[in-house]
Amino acid sequence: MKEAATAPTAAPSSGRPAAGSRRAAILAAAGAAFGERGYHATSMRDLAASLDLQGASLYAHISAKEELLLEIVDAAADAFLAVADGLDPALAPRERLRAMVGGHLAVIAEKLQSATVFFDEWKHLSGPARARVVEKRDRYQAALRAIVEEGAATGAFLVADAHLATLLVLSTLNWTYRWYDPAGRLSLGELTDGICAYIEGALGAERPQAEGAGR
Amino acid sequence: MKEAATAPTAAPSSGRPAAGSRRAAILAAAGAAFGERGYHATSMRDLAASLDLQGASLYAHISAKEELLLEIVDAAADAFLAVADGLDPALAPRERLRAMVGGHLAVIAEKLQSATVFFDEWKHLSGPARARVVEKRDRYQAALRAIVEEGAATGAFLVADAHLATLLVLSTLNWTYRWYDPAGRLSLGELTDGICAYIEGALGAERPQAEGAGR
DNA sequence: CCTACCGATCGGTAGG
DNA sequence: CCTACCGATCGGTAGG
Repeated sequence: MKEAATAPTAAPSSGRPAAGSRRAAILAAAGAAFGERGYHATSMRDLAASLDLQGASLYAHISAKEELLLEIVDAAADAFLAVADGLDPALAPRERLRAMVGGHLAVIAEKLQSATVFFDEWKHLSGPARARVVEKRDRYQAALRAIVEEGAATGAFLVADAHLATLLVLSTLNWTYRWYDPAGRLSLGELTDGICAYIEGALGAERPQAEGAGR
Repeated sequence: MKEAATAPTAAPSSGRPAAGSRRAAILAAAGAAFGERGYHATSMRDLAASLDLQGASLYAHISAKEELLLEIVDAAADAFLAVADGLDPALAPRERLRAMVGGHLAVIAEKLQSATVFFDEWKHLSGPARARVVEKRDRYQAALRAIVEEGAATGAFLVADAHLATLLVLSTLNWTYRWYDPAGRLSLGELTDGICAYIEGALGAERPQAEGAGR
């Protein structure tokens, strides 16, 4: 999701930043700090200092530290869910899987810090906030499972246990945030192709050879 | 009756717990607490309370909170390394991979809390302790990579990029601590078989069919 | 292993 | 967005 393009027209030189822009900056700084050092290892004063503010000044824009965590985690959960919800149901399982893998990796690559907070810090959310996030994660998993099961039913995939296969595909995908490096040897596209090939092999999808039947 | 009954009489040395047993109990409680709530979210008083002690009493057995974290993380790292070091170099790549996968999953299953702390809390170690753990993790990765590369060389595996394949196998394995349930539907053995099949497929190992050459 | 206590720091509020 | 400040809690020490 793009930021409201900081228009080169008017406004900026008048000094007054856009309404929510300070808040957005706080969220961005929190995402970076929580992702790198962890939620509880980041104090509100640490966070404020990274924005050249006093600790107490943050509370002009937010109401509590956990509010920051919740917004970061929730936005990441929504980004993943948007991938699942955007799948074309008309596609065959293999192509739908490929779209989901590509979308998943794109979220991790483009929102690496938020994704890290999502995966590692969600457990520090309390009560209802946490439950809501778990529910979104479960919906995402269900979407992947539907693909795996359809592929198993049509013979596109050879899986003995769709539930286990789903967990393993998620495992393959989820851990990538721990080693993905935007400046790495492989581009995101190359990485995505390699991961798709790995997962398709794991699911027993026939290797892309010249098979007679077309689609 | 048992708790405050610190016998006013001279305590019989027969009732005295073994030298390091209190320390071991503290480590076990720390592993559980750090794994469930996280290192920084667990206070020394929380930890002490779970052992029916006062916070300050812990320091009769340890010198600092981080010492607990280091010992837990280091022991888990050593458990993983023991798997890599225990591999029979005479085995073929596929069998060596199978042994490593089985050993990896056994560590996670048998030391689930320690493994969780290892994966999620190691980043809170400072300086040299952290560097030592990273080095062990890298040695483990190198051991897996050697298997993948040998398999690629002999044709046992069909992988285009051994480094990427290594990272993906590790991803598949590492995330399991997030969903492994000792009371789950599948036994550890069934899980291991399923994960081996998944990874072998992913690496393009020929499916176990009746091929001429036997063993 | 306890009581008593330390300085530091935490998240957050009051009031401009 | 600042200064000033709050009560709570932190990791850890002293001394028995």
